[in-house]
Amino acid sequence: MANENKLTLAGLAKLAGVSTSTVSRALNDNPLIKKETREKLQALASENNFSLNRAASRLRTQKTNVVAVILNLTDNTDQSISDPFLLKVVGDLNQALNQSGYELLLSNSFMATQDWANYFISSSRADGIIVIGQGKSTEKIEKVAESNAPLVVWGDPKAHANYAVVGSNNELGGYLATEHLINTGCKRILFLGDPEHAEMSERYKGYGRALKEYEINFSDELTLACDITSKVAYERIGDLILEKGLNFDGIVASSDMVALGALKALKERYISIPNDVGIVGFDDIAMAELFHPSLTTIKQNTKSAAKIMVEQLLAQFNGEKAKSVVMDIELIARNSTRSI
Amino acid sequence: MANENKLTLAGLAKLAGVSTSTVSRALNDNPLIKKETREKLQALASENNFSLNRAASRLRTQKTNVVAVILNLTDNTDQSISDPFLLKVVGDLNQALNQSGYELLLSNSFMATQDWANYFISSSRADGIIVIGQGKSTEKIEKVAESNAPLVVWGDPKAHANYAVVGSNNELGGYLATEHLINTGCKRILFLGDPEHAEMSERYKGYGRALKEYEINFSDELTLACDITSKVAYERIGDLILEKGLNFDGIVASSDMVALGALKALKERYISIPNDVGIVGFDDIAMAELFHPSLTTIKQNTKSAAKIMVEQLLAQFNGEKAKSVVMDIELIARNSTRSI
DNA sequence: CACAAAAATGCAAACGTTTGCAAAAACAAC
DNA sequence: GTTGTTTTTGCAAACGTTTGCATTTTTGTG
Repeated sequence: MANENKLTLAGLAKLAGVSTSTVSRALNDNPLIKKETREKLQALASENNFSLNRAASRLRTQKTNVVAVILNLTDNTDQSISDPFLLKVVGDLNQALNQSGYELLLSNSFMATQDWANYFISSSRADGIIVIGQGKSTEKIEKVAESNAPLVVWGDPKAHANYAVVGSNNELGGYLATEHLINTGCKRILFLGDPEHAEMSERYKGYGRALKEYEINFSDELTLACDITSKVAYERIGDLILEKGLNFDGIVASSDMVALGALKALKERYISIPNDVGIVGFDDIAMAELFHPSLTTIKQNTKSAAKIMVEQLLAQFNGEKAKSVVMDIELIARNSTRSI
Repeated sequence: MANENKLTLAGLAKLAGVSTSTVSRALNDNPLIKKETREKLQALASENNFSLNRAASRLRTQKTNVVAVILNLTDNTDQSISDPFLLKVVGDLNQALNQSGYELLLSNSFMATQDWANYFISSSRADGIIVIGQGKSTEKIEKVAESNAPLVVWGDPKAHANYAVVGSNNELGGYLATEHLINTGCKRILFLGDPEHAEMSERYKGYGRALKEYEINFSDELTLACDITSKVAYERIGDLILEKGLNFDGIVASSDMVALGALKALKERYISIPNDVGIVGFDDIAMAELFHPSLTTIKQNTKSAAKIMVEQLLAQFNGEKAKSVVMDIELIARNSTRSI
């Protein structure tokens, strides 16, 4: 290690012949300091490769300028952690946070098993927490909320929670997906997803509503509970066809990855998509249009979602109460469904 | 905010009727403190939801127990940031770091534009830096290395660098991919990737070596420079066929995502895979076996790579010099190539 | 029981910032 | 040149830990 004698604020002050207060203020662009002095000191700092010790300033200011982002994974499989949708959200959050001067401490529900608020906030590792995904159980999240730690959750905003949830209009998404299949001639539409999962259950509701409105009989055997991974979807669809034959002509998938799994299972059996079976995904991951056939899907706008989540978190830093926000979604029609 | 009067070490000490030194040592499991006392104090701490203020301990110990992970993206497109391979690496790193008691501060080359060593290390935001991807230019990385900051890079370990690089045997990977295509009867094999990119150029070398060893003529027009995104690959393949017709019967793709793009371009033209064209990818992302046809690919073992990267970083914390490490790779034969 | 050795605890000084308040310097008005 | 006002700087006390050293308590031994 080269840093035997790291330059400190005091050292820089001595170098410049002023007090530490002046340097501190100058580097923080405090207008109390004359503009020329400020600029001179800033120049001096960068000449000497000086940067403020964050541990010290965090201790002094009681603010970290760090936000903990927790991937709330439902299971610990490789599949589930490699959903590109997650990385997209994390990336967009990173950008939004940086733009507001915060950094991103990454964690996930398998690493941080303990009391999140305590671990991240009380310890002043971070100023706030963003949880990605409500998963099936929301206990840990609720515990954070009870502790009054600044918190925003990506999930289903309709689930009435005592914390701020930002997320897509999942019910509408499920509805639009189902409606689209109906409009393109599907009669027996399978819902493929986990109805116990917060967001998925809303999509499932939308699915149910569309069926009802279009007067299509709901049938229990057309609900296929399935984890949010491609592999599981692939297996479930395979099993279903083996057991009951091809008893459906449309699939509402709870995510693009799930749709991908289903797609493969069908293609292997030479079932034509979209002619024999239409498929609608959810998320619009970058890859969706690169599937073959390209995937009709419900697009979630992660970029603006990230921006809003950060806004809501910052609001809490200022003592305001954060609100849940419903993001608009949009159906992107591609080639995995027949054209209208 | 609920924390008007946060409990501090001193408070806890008073509560327990001992000195702060004792509590501090007890909570850090220091054997100087009698075992019973230690356990009693630990119990008291968790009863009172106490956790140590990390800002303070970082300041005092001059150690953050944080590692900055920088995604060194080549371009700022949505595509490039959503490569599932990246998330896999980040996830595995997160796990490996946590197991060694470190946390992961996430950043990327577009956010952290400045001097990385200065920004992360001197400021004591982190103890070390892991860079994922060498990209096309390595200036920023070299600057970190010169500053002697603890650093490990995921990239091509054969590129002789003045810093530790952990990565796959890319040359061998390129060789094996090409050899496999040759063995399954391909005569005109296209290399699809960016030969200027550190890792890809090694794969390209391996491609060249295989051609030579099997006495197949190398042809310039069978090298298709292409960014590491599906979309670009898709377009490039489309253009190529449009211009010159189907003048190849095998593709060595520089990543699975690139392979996916190529796959789509070919399928849209009803070119049969693997019969007309065989494709080999690189990475073995979770999705590879879910493509249709499932993708033959070169598997990179990210889990053990992550473990090794962390080991090498920790070695530097102890003043040791880190070494570059070459990871074994493995060809996974699936259905995008003919069987041997 | 005395004494030395070992084990357990406490004292107090850092670590490097920020910031309320006081002081000094610069300026303005007469 | 004095006074009052405004602008600019400096002093010194925190922030909450950790840790070398000193001190106290316990244990062991003759």
